[in-house]
Amino acid sequence: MTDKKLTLADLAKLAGVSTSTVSRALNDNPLIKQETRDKLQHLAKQHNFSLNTAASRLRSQKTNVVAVIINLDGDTEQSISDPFLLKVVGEINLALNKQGLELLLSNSFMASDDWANYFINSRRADGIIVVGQGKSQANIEAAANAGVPLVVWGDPKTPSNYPIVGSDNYLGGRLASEHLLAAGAKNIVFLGDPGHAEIGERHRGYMAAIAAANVTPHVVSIDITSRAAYQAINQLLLDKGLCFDGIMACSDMVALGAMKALKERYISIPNDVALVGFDDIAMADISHPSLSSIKQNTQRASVLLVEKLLAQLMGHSAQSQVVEIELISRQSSQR
Amino acid sequence: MTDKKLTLADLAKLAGVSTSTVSRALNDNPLIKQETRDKLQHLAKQHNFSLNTAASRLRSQKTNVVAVIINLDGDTEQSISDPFLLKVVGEINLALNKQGLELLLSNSFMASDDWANYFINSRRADGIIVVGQGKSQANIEAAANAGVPLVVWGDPKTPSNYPIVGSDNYLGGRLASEHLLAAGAKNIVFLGDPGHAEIGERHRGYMAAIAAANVTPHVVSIDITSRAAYQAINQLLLDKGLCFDGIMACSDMVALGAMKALKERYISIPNDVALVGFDDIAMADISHPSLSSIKQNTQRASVLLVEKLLAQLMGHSAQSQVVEIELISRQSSQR
DNA sequence: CTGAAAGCGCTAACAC
DNA sequence: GTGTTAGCGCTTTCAG
Repeated sequence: MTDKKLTLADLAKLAGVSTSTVSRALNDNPLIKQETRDKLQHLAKQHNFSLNTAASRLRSQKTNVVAVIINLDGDTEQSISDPFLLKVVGEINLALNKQGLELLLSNSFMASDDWANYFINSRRADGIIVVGQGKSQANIEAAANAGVPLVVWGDPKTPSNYPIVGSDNYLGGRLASEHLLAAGAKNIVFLGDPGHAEIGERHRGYMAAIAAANVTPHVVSIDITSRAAYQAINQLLLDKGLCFDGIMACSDMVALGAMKALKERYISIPNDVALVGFDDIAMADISHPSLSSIKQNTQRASVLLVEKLLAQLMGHSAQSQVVEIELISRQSSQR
Repeated sequence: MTDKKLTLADLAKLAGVSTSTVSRALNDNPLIKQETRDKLQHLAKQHNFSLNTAASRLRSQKTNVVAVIINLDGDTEQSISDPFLLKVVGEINLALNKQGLELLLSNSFMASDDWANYFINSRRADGIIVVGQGKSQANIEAAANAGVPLVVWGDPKTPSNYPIVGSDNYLGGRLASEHLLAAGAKNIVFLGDPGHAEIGERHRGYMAAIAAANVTPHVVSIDITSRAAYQAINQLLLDKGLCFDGIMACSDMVALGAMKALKERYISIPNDVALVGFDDIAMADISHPSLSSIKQNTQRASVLLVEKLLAQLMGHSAQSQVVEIELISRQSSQR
């Protein structure tokens, strides 16, 4: 900061052209001759000039910023450090940048409840990406009803008037359960919280597979954290002994917590109990035995989320969309 | 969005006062009578009014936005999904929000190299928090030299003209190594990349402990990922057999990768090989055996980072600062 | 304690 | 192709 801040007008004077020409040139407006554009862009670089985004946003009424809200339930221990959610945020960041958009990070605890007002009305951002449906869609719906450009990572099958991108959770739950059945499991525990939108679908898939195989379902409802899973499986073993031979966990973190409880009691994985998780986080591959999982295509989903948001920003409408999933079979379910 | 956007002037007209009064009232300026303030704030809420941040930023020349840059080396596989880095970002987010600041998320790949120009000159943000020193401090130094308010999460002992907040990595490395020695290990491998600032300090601590115990150091330099650790330990075992009885890993992810290689070969942890990691991520507690680790106080560090940035924004200077660490002893090192 | 008025730096009609 | 000009909506002196 040796020299005081240049303005567009200063630059125009330096170049001997008008401010509009400089403005257009720096925004790569094809109205301006290529040669002039190059010259002015070079000059800007040389003088370390950068458009004042505040002024440009005020004038043009758009920000090129997208608010990303990590939507956690108030009553869960699932934290903002959940590896899967953060992986999604990372991918969204990449997808946004590729479109020249910036990412304003928020979470559902800090921003006030009125997202439309806080983010859009105040011109903080042009649109919103919500990561996670949580148990209540009230905030999301309110914002969508207020006409805010909005997309959600969640369960695409939830009826909604805003686009939801996410995995086929029902299919994922079914595939995971069928995989366990194919491995010979007969008493499969579903470990997770069916009250949560995405997990509810996984649970439905589980129930379908269980019913088709004519065996008895066994749902253990827990908060979706490793710790809760560890405690729940411990308790189950204490209360009823080894009354199951398979676990379909609603996430990898939950599966890993369950695995720990099993390993501590020398219950063999996969021989005594086979396990499948969900998300395919990095740890699934690194755990021992490695954890089978349903892999969600977060990268593709992020690109779709940004595309659909962009569509809305241009006044078009966009639909919910399912992204493919894949069963990754590893040691925890192979016997 | 039923009604068209209100402006401050509209609101002033509605209330029968001037725009300056409304502006002051909404910004809680004590010049305005409490009663008037309350009335106007209530009116704003009622009409769903929100100040246009673009206009207010343009006028006041400050944004209340802080850019957080995740600073990764170009040549590492350590990804933006690294659980530790993301945990730090989450904590910073909280700390910023508590001060009424917003978080613009970036990473070193997307933003151009000239941070001063891109973030500050353009008025995208008032200051920068860099998460991770990486191997090169060139970008950071350039920004700091340009007079940008800037703080860094990294190794506080690195000489610098900007404040660095981070753990006492030297002490952490030493404590971890001494802990392994106390557990009876005599051939301790250091697993990590000493070329990286923070890890270099951990390595120095390791070397000090090793020298004091009069045993031989053994450094295995790898990219700081689980996968690289898994492969390196596998290779080492293939080449030289079980030539070590302890591993001091530069991070928990690295430690977990190493653990997998050991477990696959039925090498007992901690009896054959004792292990200590670094970071104390959630998985350390959930792995089996649970992983001993050096816990970094990320929450305290985040608060300090924000404080020091704020100090700079107010024209004061700020110093680097060390936050305390703690050895968490778990099964992987207890014998 | 409140009001009047001058801009912050840029963009986009509208001219030429 | 390029220039002139009128604001975008707010904050902040300065006056009272």
